[in-house]
Amino acid sequence: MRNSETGLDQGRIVQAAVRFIDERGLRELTMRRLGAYLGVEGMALYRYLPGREALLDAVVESVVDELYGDPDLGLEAPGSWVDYLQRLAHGLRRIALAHPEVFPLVATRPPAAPWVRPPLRSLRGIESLLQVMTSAGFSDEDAAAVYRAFSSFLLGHLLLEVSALGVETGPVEEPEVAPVHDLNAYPVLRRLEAHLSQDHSAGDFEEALETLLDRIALMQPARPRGRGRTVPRNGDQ
Amino acid sequence: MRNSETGLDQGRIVQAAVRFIDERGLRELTMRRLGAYLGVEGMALYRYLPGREALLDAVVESVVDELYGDPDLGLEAPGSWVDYLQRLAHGLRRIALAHPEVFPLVATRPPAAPWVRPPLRSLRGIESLLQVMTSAGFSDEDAAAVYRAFSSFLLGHLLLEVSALGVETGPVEEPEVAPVHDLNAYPVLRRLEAHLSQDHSAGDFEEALETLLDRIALMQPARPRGRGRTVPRNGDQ
DNA sequence: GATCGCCTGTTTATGCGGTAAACAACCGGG
DNA sequence: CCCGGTTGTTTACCGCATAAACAGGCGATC
Repeated sequence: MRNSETGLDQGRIVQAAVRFIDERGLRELTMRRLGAYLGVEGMALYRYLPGREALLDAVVESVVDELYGDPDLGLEAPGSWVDYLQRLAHGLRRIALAHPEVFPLVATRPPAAPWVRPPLRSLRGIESLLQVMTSAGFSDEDAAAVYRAFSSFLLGHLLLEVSALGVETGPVEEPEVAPVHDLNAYPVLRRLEAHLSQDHSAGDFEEALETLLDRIALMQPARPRGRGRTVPRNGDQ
Repeated sequence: MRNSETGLDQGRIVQAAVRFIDERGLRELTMRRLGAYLGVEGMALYRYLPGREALLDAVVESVVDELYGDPDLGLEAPGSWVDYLQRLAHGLRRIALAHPEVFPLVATRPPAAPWVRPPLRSLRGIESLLQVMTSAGFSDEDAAAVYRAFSSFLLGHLLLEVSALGVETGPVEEPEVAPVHDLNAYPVLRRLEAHLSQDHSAGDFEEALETLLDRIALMQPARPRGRGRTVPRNGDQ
């Protein structure tokens, strides 16, 4: 088959969609435009995808899967659960920052397993986290609680960080005559403008992550010797 | 003016939009449909709003403002900062749960003050939080940090909780032949299904909130009336 | 090698959505 | 009684998602 360079193909389309969103923003993405972006006629995409929604789902999945496809991350052979969660958090953060326009979709799209609460996509990811936690000696209940706490932590931080990013890079297309917003009505806000506009995301993220990990460590019953948090750093493998 | 019962009016429209979204979901909201919902002809809405985006902005603002309009909440006369943050968190949670379909908009819409990082809407809310924290003796920097931590906490928790809600209430319109998703490929997930699908949101929220508040309390240098290093180092300004 | 059917992308067509512009009905004041 | 303005309606346009009919080419079969 001559798919090597010329032909379409679901993977190619989804990849193009991700690049398209990264470059021109989610709201610019249109079946026709994505078609044009691929040198093809819009309707052609329907040969490979049932519709726009499916495309977006595939985009989310593709982006999330960057996590597990990346061998550098070593998610497949984590040292300890702390190590695992740290890699996971940093990995997802890297992805979120790499695709700020895509990331909100992850939080918005209806989940693959509706009964999982909180429902995120990527069953693979959930499975793997639960696997790691229970193997580390956490009870089923605690593992589920960790999943919940961890997802909500990541979602909150990354969504906010990404939304700030989107503002920096900015809607290029909006001149916005009056962003002056009557700041004088909000004195404290104005006084703290300098502090508030400063970007602490990386540090804040790190700190909150550490706090969460400490909190998780507290629930561990101490099954496989003390390999919980007390061990300062490094991973054994 | 006979606006009392018959006529349109921006407030009426926005309120209707909120109810509409609550009842039929965000994706169902259309200018024409909202018009019909109001017994009017779609285009009529443009007399009161510049366009759809503006409508959504107004919807977000309206919903967030429920917080500050509610005297029961006592946000205007809080006891202590802890008290304030608790009321704020619970109030926002109540709103989020009351309008699960609207809430994601709050997180998604471009912010009113782009330079505030993380950027939420409702300058009034930000101002008020900062006001409370600095009055309680927190440094400007710490107040800003509290704002950041608090927003990200709320955003994460509430988005997830609300998204779970949306799933329960469920897309009524989707038969979805095969939600069976090859669960057998994910053994741990399957084993923990019971734990994961259990709804711990209220408890989790409470617990995480308490943890956050404790963490914030740690950074407080001194009580407002107490002396000591209320001004640790500062300098500029 | 000629024929046939499928795989791929294209064309055409439908209905809906946002929104601009022209329009009509109604109102209260001269 | 007329008149300009306010409010809602009609008409119109264009872009979108998507269904359906279509065309060209390629590989398999005879």
